[in-house]
Amino acid sequence: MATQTARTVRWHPDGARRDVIARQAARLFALRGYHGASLREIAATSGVRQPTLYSHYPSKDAILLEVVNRYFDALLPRLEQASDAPGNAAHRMGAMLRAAVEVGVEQRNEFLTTSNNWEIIKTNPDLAVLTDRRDAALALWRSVLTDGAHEGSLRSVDSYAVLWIIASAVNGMADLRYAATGADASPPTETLISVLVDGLAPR
Amino acid sequence: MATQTARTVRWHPDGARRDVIARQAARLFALRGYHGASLREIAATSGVRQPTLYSHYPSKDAILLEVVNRYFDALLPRLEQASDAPGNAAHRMGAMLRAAVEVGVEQRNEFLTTSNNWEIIKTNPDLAVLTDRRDAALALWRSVLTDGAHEGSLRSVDSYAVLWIIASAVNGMADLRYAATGADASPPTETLISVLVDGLAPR
DNA sequence: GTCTATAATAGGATAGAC
DNA sequence: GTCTATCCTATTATAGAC
Repeated sequence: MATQTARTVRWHPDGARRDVIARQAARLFALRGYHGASLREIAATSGVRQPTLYSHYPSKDAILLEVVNRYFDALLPRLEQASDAPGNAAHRMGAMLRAAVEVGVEQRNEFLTTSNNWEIIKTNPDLAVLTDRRDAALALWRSVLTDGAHEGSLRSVDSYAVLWIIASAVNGMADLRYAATGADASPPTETLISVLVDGLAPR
Repeated sequence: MATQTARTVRWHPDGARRDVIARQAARLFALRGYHGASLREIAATSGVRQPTLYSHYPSKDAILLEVVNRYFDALLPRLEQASDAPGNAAHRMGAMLRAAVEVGVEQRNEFLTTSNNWEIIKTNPDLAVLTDRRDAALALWRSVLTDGAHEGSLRSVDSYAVLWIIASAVNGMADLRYAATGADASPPTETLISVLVDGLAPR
């Protein structure tokens, strides 16, 4: 009757299994690093045997590509929207900080996979597209920082220096390694934004 | 004539080979992560064959222990000294920030090995001593932050929140992943200290 | 202390039945 | 799409000669 087996349709409508694999891979890549996370463990936590992964992705690299693409899929529209917010550049920078941290927290595993395995990503030719997506995000940041320096709402320091500080701060908010043991694991996002906006104001 | 072979004494006075191994291991652990750095590569860049590592360390874990201990050996005295600096708590916090970043940059590989592999360290009972050493550093930070809140030289926000921001900022200064490609790889330490001291001043 | 040889295991990937 | 079985390689670690 149906042209595809009922079993396949009932269990995995529109690639749900593929999605589960990507989410478990993100969790394990973030927790143990790309090399520390085995396909066997990714498969086990996804409810399949290890060779079944190859019915959904052609290689371990391809799973990493999917995870990192999911992060940029979430980040780039939010960052673009924030960079178009009303107000001066200092205010827009605050909006971008909030957006970047929110995405980093919402997609924590995908973000930490991206950040913590960047050395692998940037040296793998199959993943070169990801460097382009990161560069798109960096261009938005650079734009708001130079705007702020010109209009006087932000300190006139080397924008590479400020970018370094911002990138590491955003990373820090998403990474629970900096959370106190046993304490609240929600990052001090508003404190950070306030500290950076105040600290980067003209002196 | 001699009670030990001349060959041994001439080639490795006071454990030079052991030191080279620890330094190369730190470099590779920082670059590729603990799981991504193989003993073969550590041995090759140290000028020996892989089984020779076992004449200097009993296991891969033990090499990690040595690397992370070297970081805390460098950090803790410098951090204690800075926390005793003259001036108010805001000033002492600035001195501690400078000390922590300087040590993180001077011992970059040892520091990144520590930070990036903390999940491994904290779940390995053989490495539990390292958690104690980290806690010693945290106590110094907490002390200066509560002093600052009491005397009014620092914002009265949750010290865990400020600690989170400080820890990730120090980490960021040492990690070249945040440096712009091709640009100056020396971190904007003084800008960061200024941004954090200004940004954490009472509002 | 260093080497060669090798054990023992774990990892990514493929073949082929269902 | 999923499974079992298996290949091939890389990895940590040990044995024993020098």
